Amino acid sequence: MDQLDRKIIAELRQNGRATYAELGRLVGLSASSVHERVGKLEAAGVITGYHAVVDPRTVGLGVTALVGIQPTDTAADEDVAEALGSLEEVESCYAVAGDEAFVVKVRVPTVDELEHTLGRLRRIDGVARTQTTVVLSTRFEGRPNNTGLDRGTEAGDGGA
Amino acid sequence: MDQLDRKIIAELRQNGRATYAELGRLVGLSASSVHERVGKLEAAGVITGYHAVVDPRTVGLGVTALVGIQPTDTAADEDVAEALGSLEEVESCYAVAGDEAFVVKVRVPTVDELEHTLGRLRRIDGVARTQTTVVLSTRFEGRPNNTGLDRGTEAGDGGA
DNA sequence: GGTGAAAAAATTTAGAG
DNA sequence: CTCTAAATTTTTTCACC
Repeated sequence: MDQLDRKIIAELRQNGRATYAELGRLVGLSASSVHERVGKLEAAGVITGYHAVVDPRTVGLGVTALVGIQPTDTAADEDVAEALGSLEEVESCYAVAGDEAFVVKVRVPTVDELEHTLGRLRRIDGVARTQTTVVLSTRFEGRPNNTGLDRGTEAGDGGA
Repeated sequence: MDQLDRKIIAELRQNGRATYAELGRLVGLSASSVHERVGKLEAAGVITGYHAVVDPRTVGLGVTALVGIQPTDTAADEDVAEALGSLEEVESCYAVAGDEAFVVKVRVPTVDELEHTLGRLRRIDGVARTQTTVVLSTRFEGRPNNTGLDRGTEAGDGGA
């Protein structure tokens, strides 16, 4: 993974549909070289996928909540995690430090549906308690934060 | 937004680099029709972007934390939200119900850097307290959860 | 690693039902 | 809104450095 890879990745994070030709112009390589590099990055698990991002509201998912999952003393985290993953309304799942074992993000159409989902979460074997924080608004989400991905080429001074 | 749009969206959420030709085959339209539909979905703000997803660890972002932001009594939420957005390590920001005004997800290279970031968060004007939950592992994240996007086509009979 | 060329495929625009 | 057709661009392979 060199600077060129990093630049390619940075661009693909912003524009997942950038063409190899565009990327090549950006980094100064031929389209075929970029093609090969991207293939290797995918194979190496650096790039794990490409996704269109949809405004959840436009698609009938107006209600978001963050739910802390407190397991029973005897529960196996792996089993709980797997059960959480089996619920489609659970969009993300993090194992965390603190008195909750997991924090999950759920996305549902209505508060009614949220209630049902919380019921399902509580019925998971090994789940003792849930603690729910309702999201009132998503200010921003999944922003491509800088990681050194797009630094380095212009280390000396601010870009542009 | 009809069934065809929903099917196109569902596919693009899974594979953001699907070609219009592929999508056309999937839904039974020509590539140019799909092209036009997707353009309209983008213009309407339904599809907000396309992004490559990168394994954060491979890119020097090994530490994730969820941070609750408790504002001072007099703070204007908008100002706080804007300040949160100005920090690049803040990847997502949710306004929430409960005694915290916001929950943010931060991603940084090291725990050292997390300490610095928390300092920056606390120094934001209008921020009274932060409460940090360190993420031990991300089980899954940003999963395309089902929304009715890919339902419906097969309600009465097979879509194919 | 990289290139450039060539064939296949896809994108994109335009015109028309 | 959909299509087909045509021009452009990209993808993908391959021989070669």
